[in-house]
Amino acid sequence: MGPLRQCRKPEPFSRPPVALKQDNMIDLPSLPRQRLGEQIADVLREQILLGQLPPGKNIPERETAAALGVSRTPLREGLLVLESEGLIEMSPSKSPVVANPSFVEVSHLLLVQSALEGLAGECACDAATQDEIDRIEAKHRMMLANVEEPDQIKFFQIDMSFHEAIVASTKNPSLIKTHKQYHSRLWRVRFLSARDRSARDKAMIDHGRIAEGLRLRDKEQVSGEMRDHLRRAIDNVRIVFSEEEAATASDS
Amino acid sequence: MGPLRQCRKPEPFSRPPVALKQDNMIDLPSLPRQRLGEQIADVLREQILLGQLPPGKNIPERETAAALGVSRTPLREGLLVLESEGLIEMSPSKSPVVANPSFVEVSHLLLVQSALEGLAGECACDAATQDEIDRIEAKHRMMLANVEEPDQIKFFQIDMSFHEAIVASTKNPSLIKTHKQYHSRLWRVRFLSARDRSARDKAMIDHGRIAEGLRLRDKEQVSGEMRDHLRRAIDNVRIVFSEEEAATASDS
DNA sequence: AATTTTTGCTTGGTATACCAAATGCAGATA
DNA sequence: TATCTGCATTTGGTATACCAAGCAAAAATT
Repeated sequence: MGPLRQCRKPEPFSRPPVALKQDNMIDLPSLPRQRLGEQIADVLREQILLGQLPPGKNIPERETAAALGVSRTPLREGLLVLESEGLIEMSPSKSPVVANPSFVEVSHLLLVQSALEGLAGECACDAATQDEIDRIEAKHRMMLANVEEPDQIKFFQIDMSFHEAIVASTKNPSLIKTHKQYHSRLWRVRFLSARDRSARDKAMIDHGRIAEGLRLRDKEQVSGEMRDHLRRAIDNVRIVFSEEEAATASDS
Repeated sequence: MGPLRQCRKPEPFSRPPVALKQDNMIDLPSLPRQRLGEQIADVLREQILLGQLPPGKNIPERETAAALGVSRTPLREGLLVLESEGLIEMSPSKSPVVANPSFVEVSHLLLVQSALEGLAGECACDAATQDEIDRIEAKHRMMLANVEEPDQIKFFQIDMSFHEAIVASTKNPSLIKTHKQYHSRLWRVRFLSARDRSARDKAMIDHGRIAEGLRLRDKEQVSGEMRDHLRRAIDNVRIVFSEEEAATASDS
C-alpha cells in the first residue's frame, strides 16, 4: 500500500462497537429482534446529542461502518433514520453531515415543540394517573434539590425527563414519538442555553407552575404554562446564538 | 407500476434508452436529482392514499421491487421512509403491511394534528403574505362552488389543499413537514369521513370562519377555529369506524 | 507563471449475492 | 385418523461488488 491520504477528518469513533456485533445465537428467542439499522441510529443519535459528533462533522459511510463493525447497508439505514429526524443532512456525493441548525431553524422547532407540549399538558390532565403525577412532582423536587448541581449535563437530563414524563403520561403514541424527535433536534441547543444560572431559576418557576396545575388537573394552566415555557426558551436560545456568533467573530 | 427514473444510471440492459432521453427532456433545469428511494416512497405513498394499496395489504419486497423495476435496496429505503411516517408497518420475517389504524390511534393522530394546525393558524396570521391569504380565500370559494361536486376525491383534494396552503404560509419548514406526515396518515380516514354531505356543510362553515379570521389576521380566531375544526373531525371519524364495524359484523 | 486539462481517489447510490428465521406442506409414525 | 417432524420455500436482513459523480491535486499547455 502506498501512502494513504486521509482526505477528511480521519478520527474513528472513540467508542468500540462491541455491543453492536450480531449476537443472534445468544438472543433469547422471544426477545424482539431489533433491526441493526435502528441500533446504529440509536448509537449515532446518542453521540450527536452528547456532542461527541459535533455539528458540522462529516459521517462518511465506509469509515463509520468500519468503525462500528457493520456494513454500509445497515449503517445507511440508520443514517436515513437520523436524516428523517433532522439530526443529519445528506446530499448526493457528499458525506452526511451532522446538522447545525441556525437560530431561525431552532426557533421554528421550538414553536412546534411548544404546540406539542401544550397539547401534552392538556391531555396529561385527563390521562395521567395519580401515580404518574406523583412521579412528575418528584422529578420537580429533585431538580429543586439539584439546582446548584455543578454537573450541568446531569441537571439538564433531569430537566428533560420532567418534560418527557408529562408527555409519556398522555399515552398518545404519536404525540410521544413526534415529541421525541423534536426533543432530539433541540437537545443540544437547549442544553447550551440551560447552562445559565438565571435560566435555571426561571425554568424552575415554570416547572413549579406546571406541576401545580397538573396536581389540580387544570388543563388551561398546564397547557398554557408548558407552551409558554418553551416559547420563552426561544429568547434564551437567541442569547446562545448571539454569543456564539460573537465568539466566532473574535476568532477571525 | 412502471419503472422509475434513477438518479444514476447503472446501465440496465432491460431499460430502453428512449425512455431515459424522455426523462431528461422533462427534467427541470437544475434540481431533479432525487434519491431513488424517495421517489419510490412517493409512488407508494400515493398508492396507499388513493386506496390502490388498501390497509392490511402486504407489500413483499422482491415482488414490489420487480414491479417498480428497481432492486430491493432502494425499495427498502422507500419502505423505511413510509414506516417512519407510520403508513406501513414492518416486522422481521414478515412482509411490510399497509397500516390499518384503529379509531383510538386515529383520534390520537387527530389530536396532534389539531395542535399543529392551531399553531399554523397562529403563525399564518404573522407570516402569510396578502397574496397567500388571497389564494387561500380563493380555495375556499372554489370549495363553496364545488360543494355539490359528485367526484368526492376531487372535492376532498381541494379541502386538503386549503389546509396545506395555510400551513405552507407559515414558512416554518419543520411544521410543514410534520404536518404533511400526519396529513398522509390521516388522509384515508378523513376522506371516508368527508363523504357525508352534512359533514361537508359543517366543514364549509369552519373554513369560512378560518378564512375570515385570516383576512383580519386574528390569531386567536384562526388558531382556535383550526384546532376545533380538527377536534370536531374526531366525531365524524368515530361514525365512520362504527359504520365499518357494523358492516364487517353483518358480513360474518 | 498562469491556466486549463487530466487523472485518480473520494464520496454516496444501486444491484446482487448470501444468510437466517419463519412458515407451510408432505410424509411418516403412533 | 390425527399428529408430529423435517424439508423446502419464502420472507426479510445483511454484506459485498460495482458504478457514476465530484473534487482536488498534479501535470501539461499556453
